[in-house]
Parts: sequence; C-alpha cells; structure tokens
Amino acid sequence: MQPQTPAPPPSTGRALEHPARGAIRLEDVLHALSDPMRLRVVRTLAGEARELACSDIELPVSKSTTTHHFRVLRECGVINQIYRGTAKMNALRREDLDALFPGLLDSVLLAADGQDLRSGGSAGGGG
Amino acid sequence: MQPQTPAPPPSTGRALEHPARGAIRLEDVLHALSDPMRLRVVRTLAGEARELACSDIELPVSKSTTTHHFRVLRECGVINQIYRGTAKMNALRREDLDALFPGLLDSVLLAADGQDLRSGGSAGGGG
DNA sequence: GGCGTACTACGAGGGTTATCGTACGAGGGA
DNA sequence: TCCCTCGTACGATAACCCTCGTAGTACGCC
Repeated sequence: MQPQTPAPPPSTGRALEHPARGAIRLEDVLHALSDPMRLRVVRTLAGEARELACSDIELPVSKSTTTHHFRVLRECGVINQIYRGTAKMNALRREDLDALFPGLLDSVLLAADGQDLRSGGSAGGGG
Repeated sequence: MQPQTPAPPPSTGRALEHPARGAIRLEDVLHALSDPMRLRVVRTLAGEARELACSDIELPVSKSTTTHHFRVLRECGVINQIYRGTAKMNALRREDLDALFPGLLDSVLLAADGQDLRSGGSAGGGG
C-alpha cells in the first residue's frame, strides 16, 4: 500500500524485551491492571484500534512516571512496544492475553466502564 | 438455603466491617487478586461450595500474615467473613462481584486454573 | 551538522505492603 | 474451672511501588 514511502522501519536498532506468551503471569497482569494510571492506559489502548505513542496517552503524572508505567505494562506482557522513529508505539497484546486468560481482559474493560458509569464520571473508556 | 442446619449460631457478638456492594472498587479487587496468597484463598473458596474457616485454607505463611490477607480480601469486598464460635467463616461475595463486574471472577479463576495446568502443577484450583 | 522532539536512566523520597514473632481475647470441651 | 484451639492486635522490619526532577540518548528534519 505504500507507493514509495520509505518503508516504516520498525525497530531502528533498539530492541525492547517482551515476555513470551507463555511467560506471562496472571498475578503480574492483575497487578499491572490494579493501578489506576495503567488501567487507564489499557482502556485507552483498547478503545483505539490503532497503536498509540506514549505521548498520545495523557496521564496526570510526570513524563518519567509515565515511562515507568508503560514499562511495567510491557514487562508483564500486557502491551507490546516498538520503536518507530523517535516515538514508541504501544499496542495491547490482545491475542496473547485472550489465549492465556480467556475473557479476562474483556471483563476488566467492561468492569471499568461500568464502574465509571456508576461513579457518574467519564474516564478513558469510550472512544 | 440449607434445609436443616443443626447449629445456626451466627456472629457471637463481634461484627466485622464489609464494604457495601457499591463501594467495591475494581482496582482494589484486582490488587487483592494479584497476590499469590490471596489468589489461592479465593480459588479455594471458589472451589468449595461451603464456607471455610481461616484455618481450613493452609498458606505457607505465618498465622498473622494469613489474618492480614483475609482482612485485605474482606476490606476490598472480595470475601464475606462471619464469626461462628471460635472460627471465622469465609465465603466469596460472588453475587456482589458478578453484579458489579460480570464475568471477572470467573475469568480470573479460569485463568488461574489454566496457568496452573501450563505450569504443570496442581494448586488450589479444584472445582 | 545542528536542532527539536520523544523517550530513558538514574537517584531519591515518601508511602504502602508483606512478613514475622509474641502476647492476648473468645469460645468449646473435659 | 482449666486448657486448648482459633484468630487478633501490636510492633518491627524489609521490600516494594509510585512519584518526581534532571541529565542523557536516539531519531527525524532542515
């Protein structure tokens, strides 16, 4: 589909470590999801159909703290991160999570939405 | 729903505080479930159809630590605790959790079972 | 090559948590 | 009544986690 766009070179050389599917631990995933900031990131990622850069997801914390949360999410296997130029794109590892823990991610997202509705607030959930 | 319960002496006088259904927070539940000891307790409780005393669930930690974990589970709304004589009976708050977070508990239990199978071990899961 | 943007690494601080040991209250049985 | 079991409270400790600021690296663009 790209006429002569300089084929988006993914990882420019820097590689990021991700746990293999089999190495993803339920406890780690639950722990990652139990943090409000990280849950917000996951919900935003789930709402968008595309990858998002770290800076696309605004969190009410500092830059370094944001980096920390993204790292936690990556290291526990919840998201996939790849470098694209100066940006780092993030995507949910839906297939892996659904294969390992069927229905878990969906029920968490649903629960988060429901809780927001009950709290009378609007948070990251919807698109 | 028990037809003939021989001894229904409920709380002996000491009352325990539980959060109302509406006060249960998803993040707290996920956090509670992210601890291996507490997850084991929840799985054991889910496997048994009846209430279990604290001492019925053996954990590889000291008694005071066990008390701590049960307290966390109760305060975040995952389990219900009532005194019965010298024992304290524990039960999952399935109805509340299912009403608030449909499918969440089941998917967590399923995920935990699946993970155990993959790890080649048999843990608390059961039913 | 120079500049700006995006993200990281490091070190630090403040709060929370998991763990333990010990001493103590509550209830049931002999 | 005495004693045993069950669970609790308290104090202590070490580890963890979230947060931040600053300095630094990698990349794209001009």
